[in-house]
Amino acid sequence: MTPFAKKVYKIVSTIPIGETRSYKWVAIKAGRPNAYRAVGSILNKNPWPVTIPCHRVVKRGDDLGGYVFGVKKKALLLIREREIKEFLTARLVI
DNA sequence: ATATAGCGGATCA
DNA sequence: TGATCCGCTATAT
Repeated sequence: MTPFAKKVYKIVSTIPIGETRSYKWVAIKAGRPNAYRAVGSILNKNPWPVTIPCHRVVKRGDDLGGYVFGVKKKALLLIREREIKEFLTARLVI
């Protein structure tokens, strides 16, 4: 566990539900704009596969990139997160 | 210490 | 779109 990895995990876990960021974005936030490849490397072998929302980190644009459990699951997860976000956002009116 | 792989990204044809 | 290089970390040898 390197300091860079720690930063990556922290940053990734701050990404809001239903939103996505690019690997490059994370790399920049982690202080290594050119280490975007490393971000994937780290996320791939992350110690907390479910706790860390690595599915919110995408390649770029509409390209999801890769995912341990398959890109399809990644896409589904993102869709579900968008749904649950609406659910959580809904106001409860008396 | 060196080599290789990996959930990326940019460039070139 | 496909081929190719770049750059960084983790892991294997």
